[in-house]
Amino acid sequence: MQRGEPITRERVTLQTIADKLGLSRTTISNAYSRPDQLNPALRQKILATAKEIGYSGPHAAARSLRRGRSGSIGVVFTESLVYAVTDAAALLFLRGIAEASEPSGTALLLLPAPHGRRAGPTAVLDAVVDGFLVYSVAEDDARMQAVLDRHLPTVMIDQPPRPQAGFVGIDDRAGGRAAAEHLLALGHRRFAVVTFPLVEDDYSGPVSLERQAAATFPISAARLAGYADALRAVGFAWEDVPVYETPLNLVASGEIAAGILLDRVPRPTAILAFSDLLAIGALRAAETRGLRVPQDLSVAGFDDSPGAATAQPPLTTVRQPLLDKGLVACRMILEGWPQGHPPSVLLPTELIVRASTGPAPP
Amino acid sequence: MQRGEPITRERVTLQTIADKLGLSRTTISNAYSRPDQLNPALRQKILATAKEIGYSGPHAAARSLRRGRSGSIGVVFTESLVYAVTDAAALLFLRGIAEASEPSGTALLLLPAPHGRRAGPTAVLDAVVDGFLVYSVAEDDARMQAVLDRHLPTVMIDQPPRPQAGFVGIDDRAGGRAAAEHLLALGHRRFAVVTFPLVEDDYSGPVSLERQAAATFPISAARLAGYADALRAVGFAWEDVPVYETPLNLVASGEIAAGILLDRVPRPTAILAFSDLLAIGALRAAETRGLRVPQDLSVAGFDDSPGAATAQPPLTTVRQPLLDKGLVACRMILEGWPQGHPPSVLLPTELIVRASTGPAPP
DNA sequence: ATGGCTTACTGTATCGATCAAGACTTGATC
DNA sequence: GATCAAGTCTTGATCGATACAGTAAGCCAT
Repeated sequence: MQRGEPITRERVTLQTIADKLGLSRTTISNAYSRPDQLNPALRQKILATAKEIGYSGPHAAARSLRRGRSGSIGVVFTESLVYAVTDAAALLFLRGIAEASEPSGTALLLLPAPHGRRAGPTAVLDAVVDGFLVYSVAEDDARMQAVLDRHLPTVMIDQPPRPQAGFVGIDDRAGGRAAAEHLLALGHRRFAVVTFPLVEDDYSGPVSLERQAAATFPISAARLAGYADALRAVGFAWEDVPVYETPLNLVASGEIAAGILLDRVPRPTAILAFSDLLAIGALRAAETRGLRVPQDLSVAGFDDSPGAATAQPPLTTVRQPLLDKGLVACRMILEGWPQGHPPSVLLPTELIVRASTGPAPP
Repeated sequence: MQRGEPITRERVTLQTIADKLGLSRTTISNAYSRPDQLNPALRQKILATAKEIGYSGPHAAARSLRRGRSGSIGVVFTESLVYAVTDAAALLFLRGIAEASEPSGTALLLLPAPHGRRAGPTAVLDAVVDGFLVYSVAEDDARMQAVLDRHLPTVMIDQPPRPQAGFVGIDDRAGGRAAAEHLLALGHRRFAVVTFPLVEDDYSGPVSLERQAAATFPISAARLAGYADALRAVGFAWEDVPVYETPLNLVASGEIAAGILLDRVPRPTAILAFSDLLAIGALRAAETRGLRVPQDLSVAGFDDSPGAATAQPPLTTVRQPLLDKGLVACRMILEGWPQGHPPSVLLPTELIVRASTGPAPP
């Protein structure tokens, strides 16, 4: 990309106007940035001359350098930007950010992830921003390190808190517990769990207790712990519950995983899924096997993403406040943390009971 | 918002590292920006020292100033940013932009419109970007002038071309004409129109011919002209067609506007709406009044946005390639126009006939 | 007339890097 | 042994503005 300037025109700066009018650079600058500092008549004359010469106004980068602030916030998403502006959950989060940032006149810099997840950090390093919002980015993503290196105010959303950064998340453990308690109350005794990754090693398959204990994705660890809490509270053996891990959060992955779990003997009567997409996959697996939901099988999801209510049958799930996450995180960064310690907020979840769960079969 | 730096730490720049290691500023700079320009061993040493001291890496604004580019593109939307990340059409456009920009590692700066539409241009003036994409912003919006004043490469989408800016749009007039011709061919004679704003003044209500002529939103003017073309071509009096303007592109607005139009005597048999959302609102208004669509009333939308096909009944509409608009516009600005004249692209529209239109009632 | 206050403008230092050109080594080539 | 090229680092200029302190003039009150 090139400048649109005509080639014939000399570069025009504050100094150009100043020279032409026999004034100082500072006065021209004031005409733009501090109108109360000069005679209104002179100001008009300056602006008129500037327009005539074709001055573009104070250079944004120079201004930002000198002022030490830019009036914008960088946003880093898990996946590619294209995915982020497609995914309903990410968009709700983005909308929350916009609701908080717009009234303050702050712009949002959406950072690209050019080569899939392991994106080059260049764009993050070059981002002219006053802070970062980081949404569920893997710990070893190069962009993560780049963000931390910048030493700017940063808020992590749905990812492990860092001492130097703010944090906004949900109480995944409580959410998991709520889902499991609901199914227990319906009389279920034989559970199965479909998770997304516990450790970032692209493993796929049954999860041992050792692997559960070694989980590095905190969201996953918390949800599992929540399920376990509920079961143990009524004296059930969590260690007997089959857990199946899928590497991707896709309907197809959920279908495969749930299929394997449903083919076990004795068959589980309730499936706890880590997301609505995985849960919808489980519904498909059940349909394939001629199982009726919820008569033969209950399925509970997580997120209450837009597809949950319209699934067949509508999905019982744990709602998380996606919009609020963006809103709270953005406010947090706008307000800063003058007190010292970066703040940390856990937002509540809510169990939404729909038609995909019912009494355990006799 | 404040810097997250500990107060005790002195400001760290390239010079700090240079002094500590007895090297020159430039060498440290090269360690970051041109690794091939120095000994790899020295580079490692530099980076290690930088990390130890707590250097944040080259300052983005300073870098951008000196280099004369920022690696990001500013995006200005018609409405507020909050609206833009909510509206399906705007999002599709945004996705097109992302698809074009992401592979190049370019970031997107979404600019706010803080105080409603009459946004202060501050954010535009301070935007550290290499160019602007302007999506259907009113001619007299302060942000428009600000963008033009910046003299950066700019592409206008769905708004009047400017000699100095690129242009991407659709043939709104032809699209409007196609919708109206379709209804005429079905035998309709009594039309009504639901528009979104013609002039940026937050007016809501019936639209006079004078106001139509004074429309500053070119899209609106073109679509109205297209409807008028079709009607006049068969000898109909366009001036007798009631036109109702709503300030917001929302289902609820469409419902109100269509309700008022449907309560007229004689009742219109066909409603032409400026968007699918407004059209869906019209469907609701019809339902409320016990009117069957399409037997008693035909409704045609515009956009073919995601909800159109699943509306009840599925909506006849004018499809416009929203994603392509973003894609083409963004590519245009990334490639620039070295040849001189900024390019101009008109994308085609297509009438999609579904179940919301049918033969005029007898 | 003196001091104090306001208004209007100027001058210098500074924000933090990158660029272009130059200088000094070292090794290879004729 | 001189020349050249490549590799490595330095110097000085520059990107374009804003902050802060300072000066000069005008006005009012004492």
